[in-house]
Amino acid sequence: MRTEGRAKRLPRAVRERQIMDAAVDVFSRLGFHSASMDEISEVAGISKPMLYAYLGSKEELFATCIRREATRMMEAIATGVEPDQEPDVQLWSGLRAFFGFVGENRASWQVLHRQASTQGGPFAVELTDMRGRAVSLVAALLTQSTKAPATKLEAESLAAALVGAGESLADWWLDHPEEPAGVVAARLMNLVWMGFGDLVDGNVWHPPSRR
Amino acid sequence: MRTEGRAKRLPRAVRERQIMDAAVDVFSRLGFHSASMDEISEVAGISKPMLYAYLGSKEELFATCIRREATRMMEAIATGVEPDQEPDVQLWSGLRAFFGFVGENRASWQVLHRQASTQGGPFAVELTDMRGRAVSLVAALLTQSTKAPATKLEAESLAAALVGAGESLADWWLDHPEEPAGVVAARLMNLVWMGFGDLVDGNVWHPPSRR
DNA sequence: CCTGGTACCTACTCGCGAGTAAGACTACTC
DNA sequence: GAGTAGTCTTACTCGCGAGTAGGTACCAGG
Repeated sequence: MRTEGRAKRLPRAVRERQIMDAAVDVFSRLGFHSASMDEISEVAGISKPMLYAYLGSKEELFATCIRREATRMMEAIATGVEPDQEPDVQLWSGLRAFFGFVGENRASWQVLHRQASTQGGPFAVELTDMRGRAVSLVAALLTQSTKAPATKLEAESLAAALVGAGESLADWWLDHPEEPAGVVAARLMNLVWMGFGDLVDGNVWHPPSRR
Repeated sequence: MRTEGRAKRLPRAVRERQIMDAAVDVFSRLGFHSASMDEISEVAGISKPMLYAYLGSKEELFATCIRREATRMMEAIATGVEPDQEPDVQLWSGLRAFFGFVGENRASWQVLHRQASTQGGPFAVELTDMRGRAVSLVAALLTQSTKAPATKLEAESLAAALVGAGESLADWWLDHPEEPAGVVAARLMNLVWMGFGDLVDGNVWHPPSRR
């Protein structure tokens, strides 16, 4: 709603946060290429040279956005999971934390999933890295809990599929926001833990009774 | 390998196919924004005005590419599935057809999945449409086969998750091409039909014995 | 050999957006 | 109140790429 005039003087750290917030917003709406530095600076309420002085080039800025949002998300998930519980409970906690985060951070999710995965730029590294961490996490969970001997490749590919299912369901959820996070998470949990085979027969998974 | 000179005169229909092939190739490698009409015309072996005369603007061209590749893929899947078999067999056939197609049409898949899903342009319609058809297909399969009463929303979201898992696994596969299509398809089949719960216990799904 | 129509080209225009030069305004310090 | 360090701006340059104007080669049929 600011129209014109000089921006109020603010310490660098504060400005940088504002700019990052604006950048995530714009990138999430328009994608990397279509987002212009002019628009980001406008949304942030400052002029373009400030942008360059503080955050560097457009690619650097984007990479920084991804790193920040990825970290926030991974932390949200990690704090939701307790590592010495049963595998299914761990998975359940992770899923709930994931959908909880997405629900409260639509823009972050858009940047992370839709935008970053596309371009083969230098920032793809950041994204691939985060996704890799997520996949490894799930793969480890699976490997550790399975009794049947499973190859590394097998666990990894299953984890990739699961992560993809989560991403896709999160996207679907953006178009059906009336559903609560817990319900969506529970559905995915049932799919990947019970499988269609059981669901078709009416067998569902439910969390262990409280306490 | 053509360096210069006038291109050989060819009937319009043939040229259009050549151009489309070139466009799919370039779009798949660079994405919509980074791909330039200059490069596409160069790869196609003709000059830019021809491109515009035949296929219209860049956006129209891209939309046309998506439509063509989407149709090819949906047909490949449809011909692989026989609609009055058991649900699990139908799903299995569909998955095999899908991974078979992706394996033999990397470029098409890149265009369809990575590139098209990103941009919010007018072509997003084409993509959303195809994805929607795939989701409906799976949702119908699920609804029809389940005994427990399931809401439309529930079936649709599960289908979305499954489709997403397939997409994600296909992407993972691009980075691990040494695995045969059937193995990858079987893994996903096991995940979504049996679920982790069963897999952890060593129960696997396998196709009904041949004949 | 002319007349048209279709394939095809070179050589532009023109806007958009990344990045910058050069300076102006504010605030703190001694 | 003069120096100086950090914040912030206006007003550019400049390349890239979408889209086009205005042709040239080639092949009919008359």
